[in-house]
Amino acid sequence: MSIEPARRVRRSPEAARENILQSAERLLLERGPQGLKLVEVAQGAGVSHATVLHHFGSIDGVQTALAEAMIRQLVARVLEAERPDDPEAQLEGVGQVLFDAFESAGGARLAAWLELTGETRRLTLVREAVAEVISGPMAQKGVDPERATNLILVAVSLAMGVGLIGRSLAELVGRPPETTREAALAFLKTGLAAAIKTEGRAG
Amino acid sequence: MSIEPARRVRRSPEAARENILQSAERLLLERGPQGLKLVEVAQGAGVSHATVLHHFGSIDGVQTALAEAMIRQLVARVLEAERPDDPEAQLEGVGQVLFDAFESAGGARLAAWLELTGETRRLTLVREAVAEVISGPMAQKGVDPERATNLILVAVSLAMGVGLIGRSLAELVGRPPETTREAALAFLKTGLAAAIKTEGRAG
DNA sequence: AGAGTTACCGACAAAAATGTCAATAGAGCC
DNA sequence: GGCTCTATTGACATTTTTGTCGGTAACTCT
Repeated sequence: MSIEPARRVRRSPEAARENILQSAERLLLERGPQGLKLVEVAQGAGVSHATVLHHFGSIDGVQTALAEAMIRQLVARVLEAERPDDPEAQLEGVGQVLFDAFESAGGARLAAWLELTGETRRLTLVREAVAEVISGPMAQKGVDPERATNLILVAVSLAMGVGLIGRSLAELVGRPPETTREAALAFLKTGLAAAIKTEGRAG
Repeated sequence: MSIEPARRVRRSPEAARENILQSAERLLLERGPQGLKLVEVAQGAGVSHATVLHHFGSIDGVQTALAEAMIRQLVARVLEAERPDDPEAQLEGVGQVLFDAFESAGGARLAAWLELTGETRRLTLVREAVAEVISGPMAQKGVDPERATNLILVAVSLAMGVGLIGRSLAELVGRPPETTREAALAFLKTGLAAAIKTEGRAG
């Protein structure tokens, strides 16, 4: 019985990177920032750690690439809120999608990680997304840009907070985990409606 | 010229721990979770890394102690919102203090760190604080506990989000950094007022 | 089939981070 | 002064993590 080397899987560079990044993302989300070790990432991706290095150069390379990829995802998801169906449903929808974006796939955790790591530079993507929303659906409703911006800032912050600690918080006070999200959603909805109606008289 | 050993500073155990924790906190806040290394903590505290081990046993010990200390601070600050002066000012005050608590001294960053690290267990402190607020100032205003809880969940989440990414967000869209906070505060205030007035008819 | 390209890996090397230990030096007490 | 207690430390040891390198194997093209 000779020990024969394990059969290799050979991927395209893109597929390889993608595969590795997925493993990294999983690790980041379930083990936290400190859990992002070279060997673990490699293991999770089913490759040797040398391979990871081959594709990303260094562990920092992995971090950077991961951050960029996750931001891209997040922004994409948020922008889905932009479907201008009917104005009423949309008011509801904006909140829904926004909250989803930050809650699912660890959007909030990503954002938190970026903040904590100080990786807040490459966020041009985000700025563009915000600009798009302001000049798009918001403008349609006749909300002036200044106020629209404020609303967005608040909504995103709220989504961030809910996505990050919403579930823990709720459980902490003995409520089902979705409680925070639902409460926040209702709060946001009435708040938005009020703000849009009030439009015209200055704050 | 003989090299004489540097003069030692000898502290009480409590002072020593305190000193080390301050260094750790500083590091956590400005370098992020990954920056919490034994030697760096020691250096920042002006002691050898062996000393850190002596007092905390391990690097995990440092983390745990730090988390606990910071939570204690955070809760203490939040509870300052509880001064029941006059009802009106308090409505304003709650928001102010809450936001301060999460913004200053990296309260939000701490919470984010805890979430990311999965250190969400030892939060009995937080639960007690929340309970206190619910049965205290909220009850005084005649807000029923269920709804009060929801409001708190939302407010805290919002404070969390604002504290963590508020400034970056605002700058990202070309506004002064305090914009998010102010907008959120206003939003929260009107929302709270509305919610309290509506009290009585079910949602 | 043969040749070229390169993703992939194992083994090794280097660096970084954590932890151990015996000895030293402040501080209080007699 | 001499004694005790222990916070402190440098030097060493171990473990973890990151990075290098030469060769191998999968795939494509001719």
